[in-house]
Amino acid sequence: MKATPADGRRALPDVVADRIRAGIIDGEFRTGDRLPPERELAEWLQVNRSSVREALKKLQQLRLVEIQQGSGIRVCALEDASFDVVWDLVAHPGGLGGRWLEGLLDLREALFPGIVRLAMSRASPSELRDAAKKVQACVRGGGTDEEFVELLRQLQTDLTDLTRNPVLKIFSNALQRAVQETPLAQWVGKERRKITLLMQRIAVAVEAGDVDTAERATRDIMRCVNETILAAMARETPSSSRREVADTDRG
Amino acid sequence: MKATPADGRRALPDVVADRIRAGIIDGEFRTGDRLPPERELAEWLQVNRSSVREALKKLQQLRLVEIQQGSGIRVCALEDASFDVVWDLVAHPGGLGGRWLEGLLDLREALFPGIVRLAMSRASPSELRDAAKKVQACVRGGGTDEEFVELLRQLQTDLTDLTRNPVLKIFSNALQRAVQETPLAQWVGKERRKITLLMQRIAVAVEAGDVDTAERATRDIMRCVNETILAAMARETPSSSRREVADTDRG
DNA sequence: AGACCCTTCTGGTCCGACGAATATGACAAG
DNA sequence: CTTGTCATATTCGTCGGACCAGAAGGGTCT
Repeated sequence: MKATPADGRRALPDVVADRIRAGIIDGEFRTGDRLPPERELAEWLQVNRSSVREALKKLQQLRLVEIQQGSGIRVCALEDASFDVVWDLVAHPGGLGGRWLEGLLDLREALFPGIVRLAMSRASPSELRDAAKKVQACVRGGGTDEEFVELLRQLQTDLTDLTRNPVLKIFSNALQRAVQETPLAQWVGKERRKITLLMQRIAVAVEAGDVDTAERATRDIMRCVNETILAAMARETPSSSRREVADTDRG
Repeated sequence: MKATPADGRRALPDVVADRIRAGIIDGEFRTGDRLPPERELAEWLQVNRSSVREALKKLQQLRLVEIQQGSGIRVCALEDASFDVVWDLVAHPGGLGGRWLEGLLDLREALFPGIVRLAMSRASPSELRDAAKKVQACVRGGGTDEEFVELLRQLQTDLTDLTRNPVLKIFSNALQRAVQETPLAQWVGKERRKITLLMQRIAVAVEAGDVDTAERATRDIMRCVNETILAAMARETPSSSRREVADTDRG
């Protein structure tokens, strides 16, 4: 169980944190369990206590463990974790396969119609005109699928900006970072025509200030995109059990 | 600039992290700036390098800084930070007053109608009946304002659970934790009658499977709650708002 | 001017030590 | 037997120092 920088040249504490996190996610350590003391973990993983400490601090910030001086380290309930764990879960799904990505898509689907509504209620008429123009450009643009997805992303950013809400901005950016790590373009390309039609509906509704129609069209787009992605995922991982992600400890 | 455990007995690295984070939020360090080296910070703050290191790691995980061996520590753009910074920003607003809490309320308002829609599309008829029953109980319950808010919170949790989505669950829990740190009950109590009426609409719609009505009623509730909270905030912190609010002086 | 190397700066990791908070068990009083 | 108190062990928190590894800057050679 030696953890060396040879594990892809990643920082030692990150390797350790991943190892322990995997133990938590996969159920090796269960909610409420006490983790071994820092010194034991250090010896077990063959790294210095400092590195273990840093790793544990990371997990603590993710609210995956609770550290108390004199008492030890306890595993927390996953549902009470920081939202940041989701990024890790999507990247290294532990036993749940694509369930985490699926959940993330749900969140986008639930959120963006509301963001569009908010944006339209706050933007000035000229801003709405500009936004509608961008949507039209996005519809007409005949680039590659990657360029199309990039236009979609930019549109999402612009609409979020129109809400003038820094919190939504941060959240939207975080979501985009996570989703961008998936081969989205290749999946979305298939439904490009359908999406284009819906976007035209959005453009018209936005320019007319028709909030309800714009919201509904946004929802329809999210549904369409998500169904496409989920179908592609189901096609690519028929067994949905991917285990080879875990350890790479070579002796 | 001595940072001692006497600062409320909080862990030293947390004190240090807060200090540096404040420096970033308040603009003492600007995006792209290089922070002083760990050793300098340690001497400046009169703590060991380990503590500074831990603090910097925390800020790194929040994506407020970028650390590179040999190169140093650079301040990142706030809009690209982890969503977790929002909790800190709401707790210690840096120059923006209640803007961050306001943004958080927006996020809830944009998200929950979508969650209700998702829940209704996935829950079984019997689950929907149960949910409707709970809403009715919430409406009839004649407890204190605190109990009323607690019922609202529980309802929110139940609806989120109906989506069968662990990601939404985690996010919803995180949101609740953040909002619970505000004196919500005292604020919401004033509009309890209005909220109760809207909830009755939700109960009927949920039981009838009328997704659109339920979604709209949820949105209305969120608006009502948020407006109440914002009005209360404006009343309590008159200096943070440049707009003149013609309201009666404190009831 | 450009390529190369060496020095210096900076974060990364290791080690050993002691302080502080907590848990544990023994023990005495009721 | 139960309860409260206290000494002890366990465990995290902080410290100081040392050395390794990556990056930047400057100087030298071609």
